[in-house]
Amino acid sequence: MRTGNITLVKKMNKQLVLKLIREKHPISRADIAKTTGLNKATVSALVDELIAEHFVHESGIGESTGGRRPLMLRFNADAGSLVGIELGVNYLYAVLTNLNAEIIWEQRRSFRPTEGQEAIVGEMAELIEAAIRRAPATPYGVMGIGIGVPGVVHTESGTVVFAPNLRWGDVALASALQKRWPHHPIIVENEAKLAALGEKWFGAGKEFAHFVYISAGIGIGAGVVLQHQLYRGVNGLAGEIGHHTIDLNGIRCSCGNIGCWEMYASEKYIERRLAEQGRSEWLGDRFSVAAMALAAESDEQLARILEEAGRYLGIGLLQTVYAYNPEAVIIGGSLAQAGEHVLDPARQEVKRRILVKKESEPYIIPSELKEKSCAIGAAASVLEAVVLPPEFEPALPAPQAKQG
Amino acid sequence: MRTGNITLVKKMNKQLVLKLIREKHPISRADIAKTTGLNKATVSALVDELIAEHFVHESGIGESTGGRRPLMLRFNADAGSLVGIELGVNYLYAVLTNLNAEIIWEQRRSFRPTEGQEAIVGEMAELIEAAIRRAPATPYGVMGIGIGVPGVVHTESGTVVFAPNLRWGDVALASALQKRWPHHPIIVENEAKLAALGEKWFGAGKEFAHFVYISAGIGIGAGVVLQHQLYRGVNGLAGEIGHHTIDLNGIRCSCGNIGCWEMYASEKYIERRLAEQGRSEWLGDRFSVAAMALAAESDEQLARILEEAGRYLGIGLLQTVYAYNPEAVIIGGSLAQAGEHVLDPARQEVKRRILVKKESEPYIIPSELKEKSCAIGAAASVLEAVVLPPEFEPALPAPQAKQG
DNA sequence: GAGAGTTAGTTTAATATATAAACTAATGGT
DNA sequence: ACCATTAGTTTATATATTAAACTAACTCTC
Repeated sequence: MRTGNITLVKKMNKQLVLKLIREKHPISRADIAKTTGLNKATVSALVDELIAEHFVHESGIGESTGGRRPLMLRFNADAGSLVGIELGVNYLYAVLTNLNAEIIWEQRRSFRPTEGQEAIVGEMAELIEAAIRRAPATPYGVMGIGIGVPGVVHTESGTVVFAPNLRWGDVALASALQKRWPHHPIIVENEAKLAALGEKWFGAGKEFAHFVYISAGIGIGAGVVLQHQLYRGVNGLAGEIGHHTIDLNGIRCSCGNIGCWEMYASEKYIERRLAEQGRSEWLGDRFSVAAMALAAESDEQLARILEEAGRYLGIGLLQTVYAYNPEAVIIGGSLAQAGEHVLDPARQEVKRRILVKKESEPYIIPSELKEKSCAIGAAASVLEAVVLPPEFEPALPAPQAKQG
Repeated sequence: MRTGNITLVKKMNKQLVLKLIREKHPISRADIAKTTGLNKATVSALVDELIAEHFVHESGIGESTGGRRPLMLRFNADAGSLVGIELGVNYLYAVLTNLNAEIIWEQRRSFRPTEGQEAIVGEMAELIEAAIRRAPATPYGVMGIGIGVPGVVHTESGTVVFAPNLRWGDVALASALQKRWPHHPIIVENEAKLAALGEKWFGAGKEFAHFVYISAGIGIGAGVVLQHQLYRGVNGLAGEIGHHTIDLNGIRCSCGNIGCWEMYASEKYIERRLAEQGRSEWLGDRFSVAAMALAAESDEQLARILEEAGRYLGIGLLQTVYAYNPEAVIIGGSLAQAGEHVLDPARQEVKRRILVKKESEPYIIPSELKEKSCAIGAAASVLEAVVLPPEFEPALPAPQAKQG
């Protein structure tokens, strides 16, 4: 039960000030007081503490607006480092970043999809080891390790509950790694959810309170951000909307169900259509949505396939609108490499089918962090867990009473 | 921007104490201190204020547990009254309740679906007038008026944006009524969303932090409660999941789209099947899901139709699980009158198709408030807006760091 | 049935924090 | 040179929670 007490108030205000500095720096104490409504004295006290904690530093003197010149404050992105790992179906991608998610070091490794679970965890540990070795000397050092996996995760225990494409079930990933790094916070989370966090903190989601990140690659996953917070549901299943049925009498999905969205708006669909149309030169090792998008400029058949996938994408996006009614939908994953070839038909399909007029249509925009969304999001999850918790976001607005 | 200050802390704690008393009464000051963690002195001070405000009263002396006997506290449901209105497609239903949603007075009126918008609003005003006249003498009197409408609503302005079955578009309902009752808060909200609020406060949703209320009647609407709060999305479109496409090549829906869920798991489906199978004796004025459910006990064909609708209901519920991953789904609306005839096949369908094992399956349970969900929810919306705002609910849990 | 121990609730003093107002510092404009 | 203005600090005050001491009322046991 969250009881209020005076230290809670201080925590809230300190977080508020730190977030404002991070977003609006360089900014003066006086500006912070004005925009937050906090008293100047309060702001000064909080800023002094943040400076002592190395999260903020004074960066020089700003321009006068008719009086004394302000001391400008900046977020200290070099207070510590973050490690982010993306576990793909056949690769590992690791980044080491500062607190602005600026990449200091990165490495990508492939593995055979047939490799065993222990071997993969071992390779992941090596990457983490390598990342930590590269970490620069900072006040806090490496503040934690975030790991994105393509499956359903139990975050409290850091367990991968079910990752069909890896053929993993109930793998206690965090525990395994925690043995080696007992003093580092380790976060294990679904790949799309972390990518959503990445876009929220450092990408296309910065401006939105409610948005959905769609990871359209081999399958479709989603990360749902509501009221500036990642929404997981009771078991972390929220956002598994790739398995929404869109065609009752359609194609069987690997999940056992029939007509799942991800059979129509993912790589799987494109591959199927390429095969059907005898375009096997694009299949296997040579499969690349990015290359297809280029070739589609002068290849009507390829353009058509991408457009179809885009239409199907739009049909599913409509459901996203009805379910979450977000301000924006951010499209990531390999399908996003096709750019407007899929985004434009998707937008048209939403516009054509939507129940109520324009204002309800979300912005449908491409990911900004591209193939780095997940790894950067993994790093961001550490930032959020350790430095900038979202717990004091204002609550959802209650049903409004109109009153005279 | 929500800045913390000392009065905020007090508000939070006072709300917490009031909510606890409401839920757990009779309860002593000492118990409140124990369960909330607040200091006994703090609790006493807050309770004294709540008593002075008539929201709480001492209800006598409890049993000793080995020492001084406690003074028991109770929520004072008679501090004021609430008016709740349900606007149906061809009827109006009004309730006057106390703060426990106990009905003091109620009235139901039918109108021709052809009646004009002004006439309907006029009838609604008459009902409100009648309700207010019946309100007992209480400290606060009638605390506000809640109105549920079958359509999309802009709550800030109290405008009905789009109500297809009423053929309303952009009706400034709150403003119209506000002229007559300038000093009463008036809340206009979607019918399913209010019903969800009703179940949350007084029905099957009491125990759940995350649940979805499904209103399956002529069409399908939903009210989504996440983290104890109604989720509306940016334009109040969140929960319009009746228009999720489940059959790409299916039947055209009144919304213009094809294969919407509500064409398969609502009255519309049952009527279509009855017609197809030549069972027109159940159509028109004699249509009644409740009566059909009774007859289905000895009529295989009717039982089959209900079962089919239940299966389709389940297919859509699966999407609800993937979208929101709630603890429970509460089924209301006329379809719920068929009870286990539809709920059981719906549960089976979810179980059969779901991606990950048991724990992710929500409870699928019938509404407790039945046909009163919406009107009671409308009353509850006033309670929530005026007396017990949800704004201090603890934030969603952030991605958890497992740490040594 | 008296006293010890226990639980309920109040009073009092201490503490933490935000705020308002007064103050110092620094600057631009006239 | 001086005044008005803006930035930031210091000081005094108000509000709320808390811990601890206290009063009240009860049960249990010998």
